[in-house]
Amino acid sequence: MIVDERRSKILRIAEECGFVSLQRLVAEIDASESTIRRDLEYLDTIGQIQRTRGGASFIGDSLSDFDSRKSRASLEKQHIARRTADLISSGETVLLDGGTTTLEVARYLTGKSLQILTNSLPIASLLMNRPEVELIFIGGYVYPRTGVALGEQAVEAVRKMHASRLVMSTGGITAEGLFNSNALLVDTERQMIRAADRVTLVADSSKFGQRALSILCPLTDVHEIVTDDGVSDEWRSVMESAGIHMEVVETVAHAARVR
Amino acid sequence: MIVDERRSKILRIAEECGFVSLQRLVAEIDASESTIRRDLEYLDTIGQIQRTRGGASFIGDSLSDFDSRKSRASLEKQHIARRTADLISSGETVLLDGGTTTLEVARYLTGKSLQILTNSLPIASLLMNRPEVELIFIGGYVYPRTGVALGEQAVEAVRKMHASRLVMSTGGITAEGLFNSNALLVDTERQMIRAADRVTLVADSSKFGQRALSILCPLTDVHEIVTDDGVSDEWRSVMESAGIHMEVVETVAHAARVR
DNA sequence: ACATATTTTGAATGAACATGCCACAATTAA
DNA sequence: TTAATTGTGGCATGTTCATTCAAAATATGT
Repeated sequence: MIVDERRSKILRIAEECGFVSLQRLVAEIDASESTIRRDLEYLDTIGQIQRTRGGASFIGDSLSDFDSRKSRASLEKQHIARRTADLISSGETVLLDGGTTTLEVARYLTGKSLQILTNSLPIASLLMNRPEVELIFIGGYVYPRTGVALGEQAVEAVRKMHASRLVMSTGGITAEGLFNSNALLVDTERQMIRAADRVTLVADSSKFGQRALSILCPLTDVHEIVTDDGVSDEWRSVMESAGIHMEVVETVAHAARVR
Repeated sequence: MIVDERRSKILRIAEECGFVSLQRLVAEIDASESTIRRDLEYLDTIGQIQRTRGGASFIGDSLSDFDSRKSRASLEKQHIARRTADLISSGETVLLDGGTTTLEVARYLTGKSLQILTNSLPIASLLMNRPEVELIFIGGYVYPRTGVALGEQAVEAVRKMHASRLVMSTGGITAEGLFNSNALLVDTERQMIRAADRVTLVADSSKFGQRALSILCPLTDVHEIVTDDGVSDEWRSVMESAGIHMEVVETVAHAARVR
């Protein structure tokens, strides 16, 4: 067998699971153990694989890694996030609330020079290394799991801030207004609403009609809602009659086009 | 089974709940108890878990894959960090400065119920999911790359805080005091020193004799220094005559024992 | 085509490493 | 205290590794 042919075969096998044992390669390839060893050594020096005892692990975007990266947020949330990011233009000062959807928004904010204010640790970690964004973190008591800073300190910090836009998420929306389950969270978000000129709500269609423990704000505080096309026409007209601009992204069409 | 495969399996299991008993690992993995013990010992030396009696707790980063886990911070820093963590007892309120060594300290703070105040995004992200620590983040302008919050907001936030201990790093130490290169950083750290009852400095031995742009504080502000045994006797006596307790960890002996 | 270098390959060797087992020390619980 | 659990170190055994060497394949020069 040709040398390169054998080596690319090794790479193919290694790529499958991200790791191969030397024994498996010997079994699958018609060459002696010594030869495979030498091949592995070579592939290691040119950086294609990483040699380990008893085998080698594949370097680069292996399939399993790629899959796990893809499955982060639901498709709707990603579409909503992308549209929301499109609404934001360079030079803005954006207040970013915590939440999975807002985190997605942060992902899509590439290439725009922005000033970002946030109380979400995951968002801050994500934007930390982007030179084009000036990041200001809102400190406070960090709520476990979600990683958002809340409490009096956070409220105080927000009080001294001003932003051109707030991108926030919510627990539920009804005609009465927005809801959220956590009292501390509500306090912080209320202050955020006061600090921003324009309030953009990101919420997938399942949130409409949902209530939660504490009411956050009336609908009149919200300027626009970005949601997916699962939202009913009734809710749409309720929102629009409250003076809210509805930005609806098509998820089914998008999904069909992607596959 | 291949060595690395088994070890990464152990890490996966450990990561799930933050802690695994040795017995559970023996039950779930097809290897003898001795082997698992040795694996735990290895994973402990590379700083991914912390060995405890009857099991181990996970202290690595959740994101990285096994190969990149092998090389993290230098061994000296890990030893310094471990010793520093040992100095901290349950119930304390600890102010944690930014920096690679302090990040390592945070990793080793397992099982202690603490209140942690920090301005470092990496540290906060690490401690976010630890239910036993109450985390308070110090907000402000997030300095790129390092991910520490600085500026007037940070200084203001620290001014209102009080901690039983500050664990801080530095750019350099001479008889004149501590140095750091960044003016913003110095402002924040000065305020941190004021806010804490006891100042613990973590610094590997290469920092002694180093100067940097701005002086941070005199030696009298520091209560104890944790460093490695590369520090010369001269520096040691200089520090001790300034009333500083020197905590010196042995790195060479440790390293020799591992190999 | 032939003889001669060069490279590649496969097998063999001892060293290094990993493993499982056991005895015994240390620690914890009763 | 005793009993039970967990940790430590030694040792025999099996694997894996790096090195070496000769045979085979390939390339090169005449």
